[in-house]
Amino acid sequence: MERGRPRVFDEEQALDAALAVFWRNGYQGASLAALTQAMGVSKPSLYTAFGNKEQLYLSALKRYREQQLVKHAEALAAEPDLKNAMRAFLRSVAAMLTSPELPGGCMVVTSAVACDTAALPQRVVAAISTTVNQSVFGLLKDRLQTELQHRNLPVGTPIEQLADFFTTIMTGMAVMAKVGATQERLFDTIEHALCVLPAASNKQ
Amino acid sequence: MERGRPRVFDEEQALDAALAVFWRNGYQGASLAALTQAMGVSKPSLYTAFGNKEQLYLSALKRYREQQLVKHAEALAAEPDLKNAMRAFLRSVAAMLTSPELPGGCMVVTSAVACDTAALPQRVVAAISTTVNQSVFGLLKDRLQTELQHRNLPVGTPIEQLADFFTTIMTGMAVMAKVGATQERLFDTIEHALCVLPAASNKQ
DNA sequence: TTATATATGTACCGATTGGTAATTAACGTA
DNA sequence: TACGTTAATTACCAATCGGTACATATATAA
Repeated sequence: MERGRPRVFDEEQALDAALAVFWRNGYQGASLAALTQAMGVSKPSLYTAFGNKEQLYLSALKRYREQQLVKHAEALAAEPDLKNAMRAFLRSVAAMLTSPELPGGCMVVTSAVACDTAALPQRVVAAISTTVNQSVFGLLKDRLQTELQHRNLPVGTPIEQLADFFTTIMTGMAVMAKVGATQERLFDTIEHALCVLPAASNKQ
Repeated sequence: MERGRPRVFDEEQALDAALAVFWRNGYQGASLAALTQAMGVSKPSLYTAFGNKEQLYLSALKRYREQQLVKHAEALAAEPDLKNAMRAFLRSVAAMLTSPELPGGCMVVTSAVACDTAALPQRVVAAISTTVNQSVFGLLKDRLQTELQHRNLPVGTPIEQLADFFTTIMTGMAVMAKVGATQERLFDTIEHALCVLPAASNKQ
């Protein structure tokens, strides 16, 4: 069994609370006072359990990937038709961005844009960059590549440019949600964005 | 003539320096230490000349509109064809977002996304919101409305949705630029975005 | 010269930032 | 019971945050 005095708080629950604060306020905007209050944990307990603010952020970002971004990836993979898959992915993102039960916007975009990246710890910058490249751009690029190989896209289709375009749509929606856009408006934007793709066999 | 001891610094020059700091770091991320250092002005001089941090930001935002956003509006207005006008507008924005001589990204988007808006002064939030709605969304909507009235767009074209779409593209490009996207990649994204419009009479 | 008005430099304010030292409390094990 | 281990509490740290009091310097107006 474990040796010393047992924890009085649930570690995952506290991490979820920290995630919410980082999600809403970004890395710099999340103060230790706000974090400890939301987590219901004193500062020394936070440091023994999670290291420091930087490591806590990285843990929260990992949880954000596992809890949120994975859902969008699954929505993309579940649809066999490319256009429907893109629609499902973007709608999954839009629903997260505007859910009243969530902090609003995208944690990664918020942290990435918040300030001069020189003011953030290098590992935080690297983790954010990796998340964007793998969980959004890379994800879409891989799907487009597969479709191209299956001859579902015209030969010579600029895969990376398309992935860039949809990544831009996603990050733009994150900003729009942060300034108050509704899910309906994001859904309309998605339909316009899907125009760049060849028509789908089955629709909606 | 003016009565007391004259200023030893140029007010507009100092404001430009402050603008650069706010542009790069957002409202909260710009500390008074960084501002005074960049402006070459002591703290008391800053307060006598510009009020406080909040008023300095509002002055810098006004200058940002006059110096930067107006250029994009002019690029839009200069092109008679809608698609070319949209291309010119978005390229003007993309050039600003990626210019090595500028702080990078969009000052408004950076400030809007930086943190919980509840942590910003109300007037700052209002000024940011107004700028987005007037200098981007409203600007595009008005142009689209004019084109519709001139029968250059099909009757029933959803003007507001299109304006929303292009506003999302713009804010998305601001994020992509902030995380390192090049002007060329933004230009490619723009061409894809323009696909939602009817074909132009003259191209490029 | 004197008075008035504005700007500057220094030095400081209370509050908040991220982060800890030291003490006490609660557990399993010997 | 006594020991070793770990967690919680309190109180504190230097550094930085936005903002200012105060004395001094420099101009115009009387």
